[in-house]
Amino acid sequence: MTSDVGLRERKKRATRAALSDAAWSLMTESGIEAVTAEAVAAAVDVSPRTFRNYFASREEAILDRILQRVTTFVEALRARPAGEPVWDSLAYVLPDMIMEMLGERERDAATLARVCAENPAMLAQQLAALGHVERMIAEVIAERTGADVERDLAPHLLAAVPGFAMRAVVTLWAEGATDRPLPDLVRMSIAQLRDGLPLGRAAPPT
Amino acid sequence: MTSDVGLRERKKRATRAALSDAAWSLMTESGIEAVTAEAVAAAVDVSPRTFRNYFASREEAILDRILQRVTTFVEALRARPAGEPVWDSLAYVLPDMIMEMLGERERDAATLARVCAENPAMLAQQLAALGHVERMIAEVIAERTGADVERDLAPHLLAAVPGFAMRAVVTLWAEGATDRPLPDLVRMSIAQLRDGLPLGRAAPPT
DNA sequence: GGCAAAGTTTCCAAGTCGGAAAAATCGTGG
DNA sequence: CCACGATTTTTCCGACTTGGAAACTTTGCC
Repeated sequence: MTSDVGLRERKKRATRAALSDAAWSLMTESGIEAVTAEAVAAAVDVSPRTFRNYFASREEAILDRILQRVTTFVEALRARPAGEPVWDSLAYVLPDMIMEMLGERERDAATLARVCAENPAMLAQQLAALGHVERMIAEVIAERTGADVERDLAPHLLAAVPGFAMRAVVTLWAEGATDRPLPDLVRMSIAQLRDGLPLGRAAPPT
Repeated sequence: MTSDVGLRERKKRATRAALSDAAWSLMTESGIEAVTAEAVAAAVDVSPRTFRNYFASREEAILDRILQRVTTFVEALRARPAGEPVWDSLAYVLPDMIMEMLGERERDAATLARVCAENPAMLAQQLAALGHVERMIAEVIAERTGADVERDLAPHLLAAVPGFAMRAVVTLWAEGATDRPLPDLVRMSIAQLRDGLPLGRAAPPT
C-alpha cells in the first residue's frame, strides 16, 4: 500500500500525521488555546511555517488525523461484496466508522463534543470534515449502484445517513441526557433510519 | 412583534441587519476578499470595531441575515395546525425555507455554493449555521410531538431532513449537472425522503 | 556526482483580533 | 425637560495570525 510511494511522499505523510497527532494531544491536554503553530511545530520539531504549509488552521490540524482514519472505512465500504444491497453495506460499516470519526475512544468523543460545543470554529471544521466524508461515501455508493454521482440524488441521500446518525446521536449523548453507551446509540439510530423515518409520531423514548 | 422593544434594541437589530446585508453585497459584487471589517463598516457608516462587536468573522456576517430569515420559517413550522403530522408540516414549510437559506434568488444560491466550494471557512460557517437551524427545528418538532428533545432521537433525525435535502440538492445543482430549476429539485428530494430512503438500488436518473 | 523538482526554513509586511477607556446614545425617574 | 445610570459605539493600540518571497535543504533520477 505504501510501496508505490517514495521517501519524499512518506516523509510528507509522516510529518502531516505527526503534526495532527500533536495538535490533538495539545488540545486534549491543554485546551484548544494551546494549539498554536508554535506549540505544535515545536512538538514535532519543525518550523511554525511548515505547520502552516500543511494546515490552514488549528482546527483543520486537529481533525486531520481522524479524517484520514475515516477514509479507511470508506475504503471498507468500497470493498463490500458486489451484490450486497447498499443499505446492508452501510449498516455493516457505519458503527465502526462513526466511532472512528468520534475518536478512538469514547473519551475522545466527549472531548471533541465539548470543544465543539464551546468553540464555533471547531464545530464548523468538524461539520466541514463530515461533508467531505459524505462526498466520498456518495461516490462509493454511486459506483456500487451504477448511479451517476453527478446527476442522481439517491447516492447523496444515502451518503448523508452516517453524518445524519452521528450528529443526532452525539448531540444527545454529549448533553449527557442518556447513559447508554455510545455504540448502542449509533446502532439504534441506524436501525431507526433503516426502518424508515418516524412519520409524525415521536419514537418511543430512549 | 417589534412593539415590545425599545429604540435601542431596534437600532441594534438594524445595525446588525445592515452590516450583514452589506457583507453579502460586498461578497457577491467583489468576492469574499473584499469583505473586510473596514469595507463593511464603511458601507454602513460605523466603525470597524463595531463590525467586530457584532460578528466574529466575515463569514458569520455574510450568513447572519439569511440565518435570521430562516428563523422566520422555523416559527412558521411551529405555527402549523396542532394535529398535523410532523412530516406533513415539514413538507409544507421546507421548500420555502430551503430556498430562503440559499438566498432570495437562485442567483444567490449559485453564488453561495461557488464561494463555499472554494472557501473552506465559508463552507464551515454555512454548515455551522445549518446545524443551528436543525437544533431549532428539533426543538419545535419535539414540542409538537410531545417528545423530549434532550432524550429522544426522533426529533433530531427528522430535523436533519431539511439540511439533508438541501445539501444533497445544492451539491447536484451547483455542479451544473442538472438543468432543472432548484425548487423542483428540493421538492423531489423531499418526496424521495418521504417515500423512504432508496434501499440499495439507485433511484431513476434525473 | 550533478541537476531539477519539491519541501523546509527564515524573514517580514499586511491583516486580524479583541481589551481598555473615552465618547455618544438611550431609558427612566424625578 | 433634565440628569443620571446603563448600554453601545468609537478610538487607540499591542498581540497575534497569515501567507508571500527567497534562501536553503532534501529527494528523485540520470
